[in-house]
Amino acid sequence: MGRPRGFDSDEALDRAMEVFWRHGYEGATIPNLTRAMGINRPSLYAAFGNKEELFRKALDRYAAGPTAFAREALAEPTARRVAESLLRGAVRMAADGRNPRGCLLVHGALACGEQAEPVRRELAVRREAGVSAIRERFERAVRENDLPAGTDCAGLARYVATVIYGLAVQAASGATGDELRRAAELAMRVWPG
Amino acid sequence: MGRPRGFDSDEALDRAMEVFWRHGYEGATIPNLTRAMGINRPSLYAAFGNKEELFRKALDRYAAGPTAFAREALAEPTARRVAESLLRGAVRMAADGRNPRGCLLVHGALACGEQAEPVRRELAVRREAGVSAIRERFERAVRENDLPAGTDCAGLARYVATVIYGLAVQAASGATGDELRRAAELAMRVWPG
DNA sequence: AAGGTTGTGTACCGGAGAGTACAATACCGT
DNA sequence: ACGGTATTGTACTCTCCGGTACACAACCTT
Repeated sequence: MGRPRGFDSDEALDRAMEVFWRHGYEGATIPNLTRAMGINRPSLYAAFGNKEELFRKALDRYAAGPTAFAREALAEPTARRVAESLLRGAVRMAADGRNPRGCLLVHGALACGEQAEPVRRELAVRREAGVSAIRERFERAVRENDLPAGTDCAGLARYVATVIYGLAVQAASGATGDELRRAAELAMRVWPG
Repeated sequence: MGRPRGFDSDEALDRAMEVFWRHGYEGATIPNLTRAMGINRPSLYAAFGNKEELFRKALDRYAAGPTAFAREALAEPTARRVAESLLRGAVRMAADGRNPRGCLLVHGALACGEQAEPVRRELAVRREAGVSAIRERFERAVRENDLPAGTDCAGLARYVATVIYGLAVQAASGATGDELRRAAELAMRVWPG
């Protein structure tokens, strides 16, 4: 009961995600957010708590939306195809004109003031979780004799993540989709075998 | 004539550089800066103009100091050694405990609010200048028959820069020096020949 | 139709940020 | 020693940020 909400919560969250993506956590102001979300201040606080909670919810939405390709990529049958899918997906997302350039996990708060420190740490944790997921997938590949025994799975996962996040930085510098694609293609030449 | 300055300008700039490096342009506050520089507000403005000018001067100092290795790397005799030196230098800098983690050109302002937009653009320009310098070095290598004719120098340069900046992100996530080193070593396996 | 409940709009608060006025201070040249 | 000059320290301004109080509006239940 009570007055019903005048906006769709998920749509508003998508808009918020985009603002954070484009301006980073600190660079995104509440007026920025409310304008993009089409709601006013008290509605934002009532629906999402505060700026930091809103950001975390936007992160979850980011994981479920623009970076859903990563989960699919990890399900590919071979390690090589996992890596290819990850890089291809990263390039496609970075080059997609509908999104802000780059990756929210990188642009959100690489460096920040004291206040945003919890957010920075959260992003670091999420990035590291990605590296771990890739490493575990490669370890499975070793067990399946898809990758040679003795492969440095941690190193390989770190390398793949390095290229992915590096591509996000390049996208932020204004590199074209084609340039990113060529760099990603080169990156795959590392592949053993 | 007049009262002499009570601090060394270059030393103060080094401290400012470190603060910007650690907290980014927006995250670094004037009180942060003055405290680290050991001077007070009006001295900062008198000596360096304003926050943005101070940042640009810190960038110049960054180019001359912590990233001086890049210039030396470009002077290596072969393209392969150029790439190796660049990656090795990037890892060494990122892992050096005396510095903040990562790279000022990346951490300074990947994404930001409206006010800092000129700074973000400046950083993007400087990063792209680095890519161009690497590309030109590789093009020279092709002319010298050091790299095979028809080599995609732009792609190769983009790739090397991608790895370097990706390493900066990894460092910000807390990756150890050893992890970075292994990733960089893998990255060199791309090398033709 | 009336009351309770929840969202909305305006207008506000405390605090922190960048930048500056002004008086006091320390040095130089004479 | 003394006056001119540039730096320093304190205290201030102005703006904008995140967050909230409070009155009003819209809906559901009975």
